[in-house]
Amino acid sequence: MKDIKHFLRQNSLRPTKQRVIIANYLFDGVNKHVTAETLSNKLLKMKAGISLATIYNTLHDFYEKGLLKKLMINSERVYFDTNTEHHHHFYSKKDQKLIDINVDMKVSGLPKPPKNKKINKIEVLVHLDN
Amino acid sequence: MKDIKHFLRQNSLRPTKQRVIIANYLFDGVNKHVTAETLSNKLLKMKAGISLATIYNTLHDFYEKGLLKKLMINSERVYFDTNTEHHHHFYSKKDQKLIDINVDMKVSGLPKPPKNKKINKIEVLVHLDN
DNA sequence: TATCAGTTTAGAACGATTCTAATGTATTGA
DNA sequence: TCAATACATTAGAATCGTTCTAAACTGATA
Repeated sequence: MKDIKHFLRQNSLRPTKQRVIIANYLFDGVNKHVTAETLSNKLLKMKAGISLATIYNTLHDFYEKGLLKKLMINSERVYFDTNTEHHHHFYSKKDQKLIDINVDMKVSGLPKPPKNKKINKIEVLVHLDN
Repeated sequence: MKDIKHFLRQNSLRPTKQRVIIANYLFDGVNKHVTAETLSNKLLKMKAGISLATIYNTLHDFYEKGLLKKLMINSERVYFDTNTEHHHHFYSKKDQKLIDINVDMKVSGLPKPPKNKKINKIEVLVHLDN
């Protein structure tokens, strides 16, 4: 709690009740992939009465401060990842679940980027069958 | 025209006026990335009065028949790719533009997939800076 | 502790997409 | 060829994730 408030302040975020609850959940040491919906469900179970608007605001605020990564997994909703290190994912469409790939992978055979463009990062998504 | 009608029939799609126009544009030999919106704009310029509903229906029908690939690029809209071969992409967020990577790339260092899961396909997205 | 900038909220608005149900059209088979 | 019918198209309504609005609230500051 104390440290979460610190943590929020360090990131220029006012440690409001709602942000503290959400940050405590998201940054508990276990990496997570959440959407506004899954986070809302989790918070409902915790009986934290936090409005959807605040959930969206907070995810966005945390993202702006670099505390969350935005993932482009599907076109139906936005996924946020508490693991902000560069890493890759397994994705099971069937389970609608993402799994971190934390080992180093190398991509070889990459062509030159188009004129005047620079490669920012390489993202590998490994689709699972079942 | 004749061949497009054939092509549609071969894929169990009734060659209606609208489908012929859209297929002629999409499958003209040049690979394309389209969204319902970009396709609609293109059709407007061609003065083809095709309703948005039909554009969505047609993209979906073509996708169902395997004539288009769905891309998961961002969460704001759905991208369809006329290149249905397995390939990768450069993506410029700034330009909202995708560029095919048609050379063979290899990903090494991939960990084993989770228990009981099989790798379906590996997708590499190379983000460009500018 | 009063002030005030920043935050939360319910509900409205928005934008991409899907649905509905009425109208239109390609196919079929007599 | 033409009628019947199964499939397509369409405008507009509905849906759903997300963002916006503007009023009420609260943490920080002096």
